[in-house]
Amino acid sequence: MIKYLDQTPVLVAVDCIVFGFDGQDLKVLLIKRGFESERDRWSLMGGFVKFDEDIDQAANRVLEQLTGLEGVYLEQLKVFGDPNRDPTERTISISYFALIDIHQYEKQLNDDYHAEWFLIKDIPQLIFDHQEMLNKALRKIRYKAAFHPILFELLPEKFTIPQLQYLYEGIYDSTFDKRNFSRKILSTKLLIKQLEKDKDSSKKGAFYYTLDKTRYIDKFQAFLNFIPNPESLID
Amino acid sequence: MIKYLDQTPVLVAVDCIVFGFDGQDLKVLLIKRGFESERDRWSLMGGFVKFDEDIDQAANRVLEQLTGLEGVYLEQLKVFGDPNRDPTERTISISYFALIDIHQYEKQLNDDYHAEWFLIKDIPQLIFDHQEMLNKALRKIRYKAAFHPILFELLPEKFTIPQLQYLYEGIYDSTFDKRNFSRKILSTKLLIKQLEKDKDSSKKGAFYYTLDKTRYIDKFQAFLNFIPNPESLID
DNA sequence: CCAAAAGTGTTAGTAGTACACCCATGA
DNA sequence: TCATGGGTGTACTACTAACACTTTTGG
Repeated sequence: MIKYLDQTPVLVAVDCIVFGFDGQDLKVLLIKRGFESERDRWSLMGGFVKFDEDIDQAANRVLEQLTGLEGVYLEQLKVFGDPNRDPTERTISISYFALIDIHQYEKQLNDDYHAEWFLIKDIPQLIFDHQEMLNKALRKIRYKAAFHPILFELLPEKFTIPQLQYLYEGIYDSTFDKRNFSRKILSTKLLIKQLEKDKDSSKKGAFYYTLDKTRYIDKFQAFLNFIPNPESLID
Repeated sequence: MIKYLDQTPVLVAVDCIVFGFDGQDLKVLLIKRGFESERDRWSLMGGFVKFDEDIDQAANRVLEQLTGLEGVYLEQLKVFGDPNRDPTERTISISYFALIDIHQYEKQLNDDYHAEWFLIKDIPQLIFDHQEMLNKALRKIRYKAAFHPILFELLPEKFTIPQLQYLYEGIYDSTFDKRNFSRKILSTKLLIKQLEKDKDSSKKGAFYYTLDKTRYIDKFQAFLNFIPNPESLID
């Protein structure tokens, strides 16, 4: 068996940036690192790729081991490969971002895994280049959500249009006209109106909608420009 | 010094997909692999990341060593990490794509480096998962070029609007109305009209234009939707 | 003088934006 | 009954798409 001689192997890690939306704010999930070096400092969900493991698999496994999350939206973001990014040992890291419905997992995450949600404006000091990864992920989400319906991944199965609008406004740190917003969203034909109303946030109540999964998959690439100036987005 | 114990390091490679446009067709640069295994089979420009080297650096170095290309547009694409992708040894590969002006390098590439240009429709059998990388890079270019002026990287410093249109038509395998195309392009204010004309492709001659570099940088994120249905694009 | 490609303007339709009032209900 | 948030329609503007003729000039 031929081998590549004279090549130095390096450690390969994956780091997952997990986003959630609590109905008010976009949040990021962090844990206290469980091993040396930098044990007990705040960190993204990270781990090493095993010898016999595909990279996407590794990301899913690490995420599951550290948070119990399975089958969530997970997308490869970028490789971070500065030779000095981890002073312990040369390690390159392949970053992924995940979008989840925060309420579906909130309790499990806190009780079983001691993971904690942080406001974007309120992130503690992170290890290595994790803050840079987070920034990159945020920009990517803003970019992608302008053309693809990924933000639905952050919402529960049933949601109202005002909730959805609130989410978009949070992501783009801006406000939209509710008449235009609702027309735009409904014109995608991606939403199915339910009979039931959410009465929590108003007296009149807002109708629940669910995602039309079939159309969601079909139309994933075809979505509307939600933001006034897509120019400002950086991939 | 703490080290990460019990973690298996793997080899990390970079592979560069180099695109060029000859005025007629989009082409891809390939070389015959210079080492075992798979020596002498057609391959993308690949090499291993050195122990002390940043990933982007590695991609630039490998590209330069194999083709002499320096300072060209080079963007990270995706990590390919199937454990069996390279049967020789577990290697993950970080793919990059480059866009260059084919004529500026054509001679050098053939004479000094024995690299060859291939039509997209006419790619020979490639090693490992290089065909998959190429497909991914093509989709990415189509996606990105719909919103960002990256295709100018494929043209010489001076080019005509019909040339540019021909390029876009090639990339999107479709045709555009020349009146609308020219209006759209000129409305970006990215082009500076020259006094000189290109008389090669017509008797009347077409005016040369150059890119306004300052505006190009400023407007890189703000470009027009060139294709009729961006839906069809997959990131 | 004619073939071949360059260059240019107008109109109609569509999509986006701005804007204000009524509705339902719990307290 | 009133305060709160939900829901809807219309007019204007801007962009996009469709379309045809004139210009230049080398052979």
